[in-house]
Amino acid sequence: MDSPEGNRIAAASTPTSSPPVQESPFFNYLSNLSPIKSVKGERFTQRFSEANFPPPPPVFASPHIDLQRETSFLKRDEIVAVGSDVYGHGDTELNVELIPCSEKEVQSCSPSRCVDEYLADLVEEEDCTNSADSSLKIANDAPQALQSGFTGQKEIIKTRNDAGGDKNTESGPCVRLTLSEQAEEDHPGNSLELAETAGNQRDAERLDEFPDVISRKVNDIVESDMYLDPACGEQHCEQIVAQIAGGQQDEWDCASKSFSESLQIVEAYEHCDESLGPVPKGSVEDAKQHQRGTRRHLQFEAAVDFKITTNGNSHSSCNSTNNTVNSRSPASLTNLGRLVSSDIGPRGISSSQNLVIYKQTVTAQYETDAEMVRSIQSGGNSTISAPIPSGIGLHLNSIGNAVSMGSDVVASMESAGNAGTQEKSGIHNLAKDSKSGSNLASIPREISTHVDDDRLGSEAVVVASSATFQSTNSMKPPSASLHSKLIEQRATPCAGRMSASENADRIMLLNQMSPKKKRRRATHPSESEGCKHCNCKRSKCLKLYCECFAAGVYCADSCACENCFNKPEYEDTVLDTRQQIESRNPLAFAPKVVKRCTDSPANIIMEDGNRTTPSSARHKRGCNCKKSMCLKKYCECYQAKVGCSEGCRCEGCKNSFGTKTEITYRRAPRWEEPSHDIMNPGDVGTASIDELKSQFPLRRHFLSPESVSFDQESDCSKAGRVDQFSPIWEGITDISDLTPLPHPHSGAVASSASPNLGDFPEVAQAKLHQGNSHQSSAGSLRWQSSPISLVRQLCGSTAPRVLSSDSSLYDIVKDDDTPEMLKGTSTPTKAVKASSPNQKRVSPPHFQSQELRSSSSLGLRSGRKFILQAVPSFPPLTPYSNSKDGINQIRSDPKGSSSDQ
DNA sequence: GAGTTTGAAACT
DNA sequence: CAGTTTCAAACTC
Repeated sequence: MDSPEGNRIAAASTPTSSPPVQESPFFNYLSNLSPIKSVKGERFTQRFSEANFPPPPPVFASPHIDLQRETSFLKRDEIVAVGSDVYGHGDTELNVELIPCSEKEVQSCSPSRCVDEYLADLVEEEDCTNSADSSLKIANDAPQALQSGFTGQKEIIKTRNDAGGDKNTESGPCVRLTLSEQAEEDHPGNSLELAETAGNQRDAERLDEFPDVISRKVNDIVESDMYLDPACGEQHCEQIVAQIAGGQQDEWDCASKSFSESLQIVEAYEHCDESLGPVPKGSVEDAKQHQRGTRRHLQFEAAVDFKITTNGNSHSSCNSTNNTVNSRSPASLTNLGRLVSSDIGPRGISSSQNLVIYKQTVTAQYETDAEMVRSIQSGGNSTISAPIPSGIGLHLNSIGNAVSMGSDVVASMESAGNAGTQEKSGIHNLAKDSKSGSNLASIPREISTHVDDDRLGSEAVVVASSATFQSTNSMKPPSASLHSKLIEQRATPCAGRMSASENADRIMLLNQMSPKKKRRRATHPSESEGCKHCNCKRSKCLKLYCECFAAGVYCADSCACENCFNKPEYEDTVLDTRQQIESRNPLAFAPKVVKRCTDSPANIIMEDGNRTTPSSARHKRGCNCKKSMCLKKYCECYQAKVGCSEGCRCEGCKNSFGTKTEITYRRAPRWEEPSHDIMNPGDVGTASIDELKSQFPLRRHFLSPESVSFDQESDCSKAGRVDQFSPIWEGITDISDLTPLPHPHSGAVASSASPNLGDFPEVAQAKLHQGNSHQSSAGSLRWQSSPISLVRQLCGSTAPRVLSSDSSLYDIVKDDDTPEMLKGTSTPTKAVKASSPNQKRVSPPHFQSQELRSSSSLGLRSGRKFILQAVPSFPPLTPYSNSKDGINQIRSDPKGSSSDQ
């Protein structure tokens, strides 16, 4: 501990900042320890040191960490300036109290990283590529500085120090405290790792002196293996990252030593470890990685998507490998450099990026993901991904967290939630960072100003922080009740996760936030995307009555709900509830409307040519309208802009998008054929042909990740027969359309899905390597994520964990019905029950169950296999239901899987 | 903005 | 499985 701190301090002092530190004995000691301190290394070291300092409860999980990371980055600058002072725990605490805002910023920032981490983790689990990505990410963080030049890093550090000097007194310390606390809580073990890394950091410091060397290494790694061979690249990346990070951290963190940094470092390690494999860390890291992996899987979806989009957008060069790769290692050389810089000297660069992101998000809150990506690109790198987490804030995220750590997820969730509150602080931090880091400083300021100016700004910030719209949800400024809730939460175990400072910050933020924003959805574009702006009064937003909850998204500030528990803070509750609901109806969270391939015959059929705009889509269960004649939004079909189908039990249907009679006629014949192809008649049994058809098509879609995300049509064309309903597919498209998630980033949102997506893209990319799986980006939605997960599974990668988060993937699967099959591969009945809320549709899963089961090993027979794979994946993720088993159990239990079995 | 209508979700 | 209740969105005024 001491040594690291000392190193940090020394580094900080050496570089520029923290003259006081130099004077301090610590400084001397540190200087002795590490003559050369690179900013890069500092981070990690500091983090570690921080972790070491307070060994609080390991409650927190990645989310906080992520936030912290970013914050730590920001803080680093500050910390650097603060230097030795930071070490004083009491000081840090005080600071924290003083400046809760920083935490917010941190959180906001963290999300991106979290996303990255998640991605990395997921990747690791799934594939080496993931690790590579993570490494890349890390690299991205650091590389920028490296590429820019050591000078650049140093400059950044200096700037940070300078800025930090200003900031340190204010937010820096506070942030540190929170971060450190969280880090400690979340990663007690990490502290050790951090300590180890700190040693590396020292080495890294040397690297600082030789930034060129580092940059070269990074580039080499990236070029050589990172992209191509994730596995190989992972280790290298890890090492490199560790070195770089260590060096940077030394410089950066030495001064700061903030706990937050330690957290960040931990995260970085995690990333590195996950992706690359923890160099210094031991089994602990592995365990963490696993957990994180699960978590990340959840968040992954969003993160991955986000990353993918970002990477793809940001880095044409990086694109070469794959989107997934890019996400991980955006890294074309330049990208790598960026990444490295970000990782190594994340604060500077990352902060800048984050700032940029925030700005964009704030200004263009809802601007497309592409914008986000751009901003990220412009800003820097993956770190920007932070916003994604917000999206991740979705239940899916929570799920992932729950699975992995629960705490981590919660932390992320909280962070997301906090982000809202923290927005300002986060912004400030960002601004600070930006100052230190780059030109971006002005940007952050702008953001902060925006935020300050408007509460909306806070919201926007939240959104931005979340990057995903969902994030906004999580962030949603709770009403007064919410504030109270938050407070309560703090008191609650979840609160334990969060540092007191964070809680306070949250509270403050919440207070700041307008409690009720609105009722109707979509006041903000982001809302439309992710947040549904529910207005629940009695359901606590823990029932399907709540649109947000049903969509797998955390309620946002914009929501006018009361006694809302659909918040990151209550991840556990949300997850539990979700599981319960899913147990009752596996498809409960599946998209209600599945798009059909427009091209597909079904679509054609559906439409009379009139309104079938989405002709291809249909409602999973079908509506049950009695009085609205399916001409009002009361009708889910109409609301989804899809024609009624056989599954509908509506009376007097006049759905302008297609009446069920028409649809049924047309569809039935066509579907039958496809259904036969795909399914076993027996399986189909209960399910209507249409249903089955719809389900299968989706599966197919899943097969090709790309198709999943975007190629509905292609899929349809492929599925052709099936197309009508490939629920999955539809779900995806629908989700994008219907759900708020549409934005790629939102993938985060879809938190639930996002993680999956992340996984998926990675997997797909890595394995399939398709390279781009922007789809995932496109699929930012949670649901998409699920498809992604499916894809992953298909790829053979592990999907399960992600799914466990279940919500997204699980839902998707459900939608398809295939999931049920998959889940219950053994228990189609379950699927049926679950799927058939209306009683009409659900059975489909049965038919495939056999195939799926058999195919599960494979991959695929088209979609089915994928589905099966995907199904299992879900269970693992969800803490409650153990991956496969859990899902199966859930499904079977509620639905009496016994029927089949 | 308040009240009513509607249909899904939840419950029995 | 069916019926009822609860709930929140959609709608109307």
